[in-house]
Amino acid sequence: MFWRIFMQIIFEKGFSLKSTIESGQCFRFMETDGGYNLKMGGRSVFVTQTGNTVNITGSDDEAFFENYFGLDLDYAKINKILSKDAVIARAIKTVGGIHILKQEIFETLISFIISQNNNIPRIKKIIAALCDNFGEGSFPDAATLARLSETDLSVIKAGFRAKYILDAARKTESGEVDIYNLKGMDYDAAAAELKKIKGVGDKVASCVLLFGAQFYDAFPIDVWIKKALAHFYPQGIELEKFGGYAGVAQQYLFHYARTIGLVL
DNA sequence: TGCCAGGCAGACA
DNA sequence: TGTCTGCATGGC
Repeated sequence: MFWRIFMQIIFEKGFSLKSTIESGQCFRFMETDGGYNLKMGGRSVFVTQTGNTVNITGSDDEAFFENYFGLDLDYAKINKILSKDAVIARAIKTVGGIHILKQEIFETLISFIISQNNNIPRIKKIIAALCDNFGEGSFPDAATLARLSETDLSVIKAGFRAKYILDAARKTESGEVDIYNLKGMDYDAAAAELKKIKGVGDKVASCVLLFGAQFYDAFPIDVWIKKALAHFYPQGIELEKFGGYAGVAQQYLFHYARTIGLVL
């Protein structure tokens, strides 16, 4: 006989665990057995969705997951604002239910450094190797990575990004870059702080601020968003109309463009 | 087999 | 200030 830690969290109508996890904002969930596996804090967590309920096996830390999945935000209200835009309304109809996850800031920083000029399956592979080799399955901390050399890191096959990972870890560990107080800064100051790190430019900084520091007005522009903007908004897009949630609109645009296989 | 990927740094005009 | 090119590696 065994006992499993188990809990359930009720979401608003329309929430989609699948859209949230598979929309390219996080890279450590592994799809398996009708749900998703995630290793965190040395523990394996299994997440599924039934109706409006998310079932979590392997953790009883309700407060953590309510925060992680952004339950403090009124997404029904946000989607209503975003749906005033016809393209985003269509995206919500097609791949609806996306929440912006509140991810740990150092993990988000390293993940999006790895994402540059890369594809999602390979990003996941590199991050999994990073966790397996240096974090006992969980995401390694800055102090651990700061001690490594490029040769040490070569096992994860991050390529030219290895030196960027080390620079980020070392500047985080030394305090030269204060990634833990970004929320107290305005957007430009926070982005400038992140861009002190080699390998962090406008796009990576905006992803880190959106997915790791709750700057919901951040609007990362990558190749897919460029395609989507050229296709759907040839006259240009007014981000102000999204009422401070342009980042949520961006995530819909990104996931929608990929889902329909948008080509130019 | 070749193009491309949730970009960026460095060189150059 | 803006444009161009090389970068490691592997998915498709």
